[in-house]
Amino acid sequence: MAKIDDVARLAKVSKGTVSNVFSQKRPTSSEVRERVLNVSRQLNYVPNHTARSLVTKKTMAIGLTIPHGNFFFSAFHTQFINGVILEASYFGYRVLLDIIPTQQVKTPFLTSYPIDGAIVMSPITEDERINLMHVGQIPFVTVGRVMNKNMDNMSSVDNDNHKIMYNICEYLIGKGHTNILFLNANELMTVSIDRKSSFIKVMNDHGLDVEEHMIQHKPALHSSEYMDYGYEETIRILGKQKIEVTAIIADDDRTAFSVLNAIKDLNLTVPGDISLFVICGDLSMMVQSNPPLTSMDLQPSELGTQSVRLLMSQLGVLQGELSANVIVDSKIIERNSCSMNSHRHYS
Amino acid sequence: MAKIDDVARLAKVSKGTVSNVFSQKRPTSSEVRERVLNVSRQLNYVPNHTARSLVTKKTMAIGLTIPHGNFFFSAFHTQFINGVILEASYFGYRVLLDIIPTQQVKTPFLTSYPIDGAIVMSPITEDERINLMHVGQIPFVTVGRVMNKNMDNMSSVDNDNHKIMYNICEYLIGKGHTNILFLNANELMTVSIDRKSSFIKVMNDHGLDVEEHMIQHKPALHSSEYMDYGYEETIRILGKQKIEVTAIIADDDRTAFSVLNAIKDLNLTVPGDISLFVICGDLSMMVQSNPPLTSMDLQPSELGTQSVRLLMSQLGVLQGELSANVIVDSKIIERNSCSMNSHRHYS
DNA sequence: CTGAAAGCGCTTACAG
DNA sequence: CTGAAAGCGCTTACAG
Repeated sequence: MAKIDDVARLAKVSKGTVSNVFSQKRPTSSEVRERVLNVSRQLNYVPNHTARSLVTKKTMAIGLTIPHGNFFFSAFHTQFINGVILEASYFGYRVLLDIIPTQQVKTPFLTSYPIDGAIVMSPITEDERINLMHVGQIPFVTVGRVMNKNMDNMSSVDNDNHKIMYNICEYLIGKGHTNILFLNANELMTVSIDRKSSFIKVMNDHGLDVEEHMIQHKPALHSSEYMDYGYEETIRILGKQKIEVTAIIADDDRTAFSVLNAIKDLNLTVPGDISLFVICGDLSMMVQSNPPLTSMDLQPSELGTQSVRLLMSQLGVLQGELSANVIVDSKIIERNSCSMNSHRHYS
Repeated sequence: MAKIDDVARLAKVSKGTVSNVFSQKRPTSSEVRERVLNVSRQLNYVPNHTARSLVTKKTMAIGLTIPHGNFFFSAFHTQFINGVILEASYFGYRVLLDIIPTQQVKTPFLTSYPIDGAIVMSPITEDERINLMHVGQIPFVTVGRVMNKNMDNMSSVDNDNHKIMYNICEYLIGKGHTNILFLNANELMTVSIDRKSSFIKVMNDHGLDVEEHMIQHKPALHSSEYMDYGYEETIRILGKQKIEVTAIIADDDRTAFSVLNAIKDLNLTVPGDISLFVICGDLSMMVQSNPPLTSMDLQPSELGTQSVRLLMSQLGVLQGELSANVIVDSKIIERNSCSMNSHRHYS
């Protein structure tokens, strides 16, 4: 590959001038620019990314970390990533999938991270990724609330989890449901902690008790391991005391689908016998389901976009005031999986 | 951040020695190693990735390019990426999501690609990404067949598309289906070209004609644009001449789901009236569907793994003979969406 | 607007 | 096993 010296020599200018033509950091006369560009085309020259990075101290890449075990993307992750890529590329940044599985690696990554900043998805309690970013002095934003000790003032993007649970419960209670089974995310995730407490609070505000077994947590972060979780929990809890549960809130679409199958196998119907509400699901899957599932749209793509913008403002790339904690709106999309509670003895 | 000079000075060794302790390219006495490591810990030192890259000429990253427009990942992409990440990290490589949307970008990427090699997914006819890799002299492997001019001898990973169509058609014909509607991928994709010709050939081999309207192509690469394609095509073709089509082959899970809805809206059932076969679908979605869908498992995760291994052997990281064209096995997974053709007038 | 020179933080022959 | 020096390919003050 041709290098800057080759171009400089052939175009009869200095390296600095060639540099300026490409970086456009200083003006160049159109005459010189043309000459340099012609020679560059001729030699197939393009500035070496690494060499530039070394002096500018910018890699023009951001890391996207999804917790290991969770790297089997859900539709939520997928759409989030779409938002990130689109917005990052708008600013000229690339996206490094910074997912280091715990699996045994042959060569450990014993260098600095080649990124300018990071997006930390789905934080858990005492998330070690946050500590890594701190020691590496890498600017980052989190998607979701962080609970690490001694670490305040972090930028984050999130939905309003309390509002989410408030709206869902109001919606379901408004339809006469009082015994609601909540199939929550894994209990290590901060989001599950927030949603659990909000769920209990809203129910209590309506004078309703929440028995312990009415909140279940996804056993693992791994999708292959929780595939049947929704099914088994539904069979277990509804099978024991069928009539008590009249509504189920599922944390994601896969869980919802397996709940749906369990309900069918129990010879019950949705929404006739059981109302099913999905917190975060793939739009197309929700629509194609039978029945179409009522869900809370978390706007994952918008979460991705906003997290990049927040990071860019931390990196000084994006000007202007940006709140350190961006809340992305969420809203209920009614389809056909929730109906009035028909079990009279509850009303 | 501390640099190598700081460590060298404090540990009273040369920079070269510090370098060796971290790179392990030359042996160091345990005494010196300990001293260097202690100082490094104390100073929070880690070798600068960019500086190392500049001299080693390795970025330790591979690019993963998914055609723009297609960057709204399907389950196939997702599982493929999982395979790539897992295998790449095993070799100490990171994965750069090298998806440059055509959307207007503020800052163009006017430098070399900071990657050692690339994986080019879902090639289309005259794929410009292939040309880019060539001029940038970046080793790459493709996932799927490439049809660019003057470019033979490329490494690729693929399923055996002819065998896939052969097996699917045999399976369906064996169940008495002769009028099969094939909802193929976008016609620009090389895979759709291969599957189309194989489909026609196998049908002809059985003495069956394939009318032109029995092969349809996904109109766009964008998922948001083809969401309803399966539905509309099904309504259009089956609605006109209901009885003629008794089986449908859908290219992916989303298309299959929307076909399912269309069939339902036509007051027909699967597999009673219409048999539905999915070529490439998300396992969990296929299982959760109602009815569970019979599909061809393409092993996307294995495709990812193999493409990384092939790339690694090109980079000289992986020793041994590796065929330049790896074929990943595919197999039919019977579930419950295909049955014997019950329309007697065809048998 | 352009050039000459120093420097970014490492690794790598070369020598011992 | 260790050190001194050159060099990877750029950018950036500094000077003009």
